[in-house]
Amino acid sequence: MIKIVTGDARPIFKQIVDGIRMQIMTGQLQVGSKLPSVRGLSMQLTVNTNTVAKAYSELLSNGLVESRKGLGLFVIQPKQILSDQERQQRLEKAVEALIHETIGLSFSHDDILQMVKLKFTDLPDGNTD
Amino acid sequence: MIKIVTGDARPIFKQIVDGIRMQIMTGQLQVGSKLPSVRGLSMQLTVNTNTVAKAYSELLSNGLVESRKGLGLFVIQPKQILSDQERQQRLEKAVEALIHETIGLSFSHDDILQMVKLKFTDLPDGNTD
Amino acid sequence: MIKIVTGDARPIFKQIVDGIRMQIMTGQLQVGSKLPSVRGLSMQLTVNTNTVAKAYSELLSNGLVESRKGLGLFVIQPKQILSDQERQQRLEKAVEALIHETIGLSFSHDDILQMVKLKFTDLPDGNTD
Amino acid sequence: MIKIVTGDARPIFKQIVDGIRMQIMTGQLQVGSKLPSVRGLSMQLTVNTNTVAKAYSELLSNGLVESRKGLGLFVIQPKQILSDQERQQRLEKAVEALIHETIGLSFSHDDILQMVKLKFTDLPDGNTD
DNA sequence: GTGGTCTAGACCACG
DNA sequence: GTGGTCTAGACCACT
Repeated sequence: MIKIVTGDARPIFKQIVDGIRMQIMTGQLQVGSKLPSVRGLSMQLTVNTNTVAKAYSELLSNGLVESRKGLGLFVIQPKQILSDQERQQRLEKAVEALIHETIGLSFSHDDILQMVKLKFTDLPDGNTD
Repeated sequence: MIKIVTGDARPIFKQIVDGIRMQIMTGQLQVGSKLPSVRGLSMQLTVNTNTVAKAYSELLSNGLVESRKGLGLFVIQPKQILSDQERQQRLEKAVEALIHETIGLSFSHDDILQMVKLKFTDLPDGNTD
Repeated sequence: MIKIVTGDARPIFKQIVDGIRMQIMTGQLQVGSKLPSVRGLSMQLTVNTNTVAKAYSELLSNGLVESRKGLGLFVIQPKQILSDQERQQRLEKAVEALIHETIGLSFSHDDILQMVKLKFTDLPDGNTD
Repeated sequence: MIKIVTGDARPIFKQIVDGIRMQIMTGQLQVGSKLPSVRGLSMQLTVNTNTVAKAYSELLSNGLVESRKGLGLFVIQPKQILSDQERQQRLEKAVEALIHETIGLSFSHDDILQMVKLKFTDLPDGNTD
């Protein structure tokens, strides 16, 4: 179940994208299963239909789902779209963003590392190939 | 030396804030030293003066610098302006943002942790009181 | 209703901040309610939109409102953003400012205290947690 | 002895004005005594001579000192320059400023009142006529 | 010279 | 429609 948080830094459509991606990672949405309809999900989350549509188009262009005309969107076997170099760069950017956000908070490196470990423990490991 | 990157996700004024904050943390700007003037820095970065002024006002409200009227902004002994609760919340948000950005890149938790460690090793430890 | 006074010592954006803060404290703006739009308020006060935007960004960083993208700013349950030490320091500064302004007016301490009591009686008490 | 505080909200010339006014109120500077020279005081406080000159001109126009040509500035018997109405208005303004500064700090009225009492106890009472 | 405030007008992402 | 950012250019108080 996706939760929309009003105080979140991410825009709503991004929260939806991340939420569905998470459901795919954790197996709650398996390959071949159908996403809720745009209208259905927008009502469930009480957000604008345009917002859900935008999220879905993002999932499409990310290659996580495919559109079957007249039937809806379906989760597909994820293609590795990004190059290793691109993935590496994104990881670096993300960690640098973490630095930017935390540098003024006067936490020790260890404080931050512990928090990273803590928050990641509940998540499935990405590299299970 | 601060570099403004137009392709950066951060707005320009935030890049300036982060750049100066970094210079303060790394000791390039010591307590008591004067920041470059608004007009001077804006010319150097070829950015509008208002943009620099906005960055400076952020540093001011963060308690990293103080304004001496008619003279400029000066680095001060950093004050603990935020409550512990607020600091903790911001740390959590920042780490959650890292998760959102890295999920789907199929990195293992260990990959990510190693990158965090790597990027942080060059920085001075925040909690050196 | 906020009134902008051109002869006021406070800059316009501060008058807006104080005005809205007052409306929040007195319950005229309840938690969950929406602030007037930047453009709307700027027209009503015949002030530039940037000025209102600056006031709103201050309220945002004070933790009194949150931004819901595309919808506007909404009053939230106030957070304790500042450390106790910082709050205490600001209180002291504010009282010292009162002293500086009233010294030389040859009021007795009691005159001043009575005025403080009088002006505060109409306001809700801050510490009602 | 006047102390210039760089982090003070008041501009330096105002700190000097207030400092001298305080010395007059507490009797450290008696009627008939001479103020330090502009150059002397500016060196002692390590501030610009223009700044001291500005402070002195303020004291002159406030009727607290008079200029004896070629000799310097001397403290005089204070004339009541302000009308009662004007004094009352200034007191109100000052208290309202206190409200504006403290309203977001979530102190109880009593906290604030206690701080006012505390800070005033060290000062001589204005209304000793 | 310094920062601080304000206006006017523009563009962007989000819903 | 919403807020957020940026530019250009102006005026002010302070040193």
